[in-house]
Amino acid sequence: MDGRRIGRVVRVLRHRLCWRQLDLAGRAGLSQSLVSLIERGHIEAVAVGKLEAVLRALDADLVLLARWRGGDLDRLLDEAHARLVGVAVELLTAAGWAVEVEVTYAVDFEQGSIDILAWHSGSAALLAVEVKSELVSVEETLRRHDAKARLAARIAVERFGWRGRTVARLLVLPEGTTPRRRVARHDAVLARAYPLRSIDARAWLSAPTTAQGSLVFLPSPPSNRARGRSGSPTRKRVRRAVTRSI
DNA sequence: TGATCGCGGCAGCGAGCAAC
DNA sequence: GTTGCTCGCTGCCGCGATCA
Repeated sequence: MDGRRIGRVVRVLRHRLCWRQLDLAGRAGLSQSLVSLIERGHIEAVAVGKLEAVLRALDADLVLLARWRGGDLDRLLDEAHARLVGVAVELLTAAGWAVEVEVTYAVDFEQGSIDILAWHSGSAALLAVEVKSELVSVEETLRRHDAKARLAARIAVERFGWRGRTVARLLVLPEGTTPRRRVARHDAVLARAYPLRSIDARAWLSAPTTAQGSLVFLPSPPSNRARGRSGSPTRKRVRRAVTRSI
């Protein structure tokens, strides 16, 4: 994102409308200082949401594009996802499931891939597993997971000969404060799709008699690159020294 | 009219911790 | 292992003052 270019765009569009910075600030719900900051290209100090508000007020759109060493960024993003998939596969196989990873499909007008398609022969149960290294949009996740679960039975028969009596859903998220907070924030919606959590979910995996929706948090092992590196950006909490009065 | 600066309030985050 | 809370840190942003 080129801050100077965005600043110039904001200024040109504002001038086109014959507005002062104060006018634009009022319409975007921000302060004049912030508009000035943006127009001078110092967008590193401005929240993306505020930038969007300014551009919306000018009837323009903000498009973000992240780049890093060409294709390496995709590899990096996949890495976190792949690690989580690995942990989920271990959990499922330990619970007696046969698994297939990254099952691609093109059925009717729908195409995509199921992160993990699992089969429990003892219960004739199918499981469509969605692995999210980051829960960005709850609605989008639910919509896509639902679509995959709908197609899972058909794909399982055609590709692997698994004839499931039931098709369940499992959402896998990384262990951590942020994912847990995000889930808590959208619990009303998520609880409908994934009523089983933590211990209950793990118990269900061992005996999947009914088609249930489950959600589990799994620890994602650190990558080889990040492991043991000094000067990692991880924040360390510094405890304030406790002074005791006698 | 716009740019710049300092100050302070607030929210969000990661991490630690205790209870269960 | 899970959950809920607190703590400390950081960044965002409004506000007022000042200057060109």
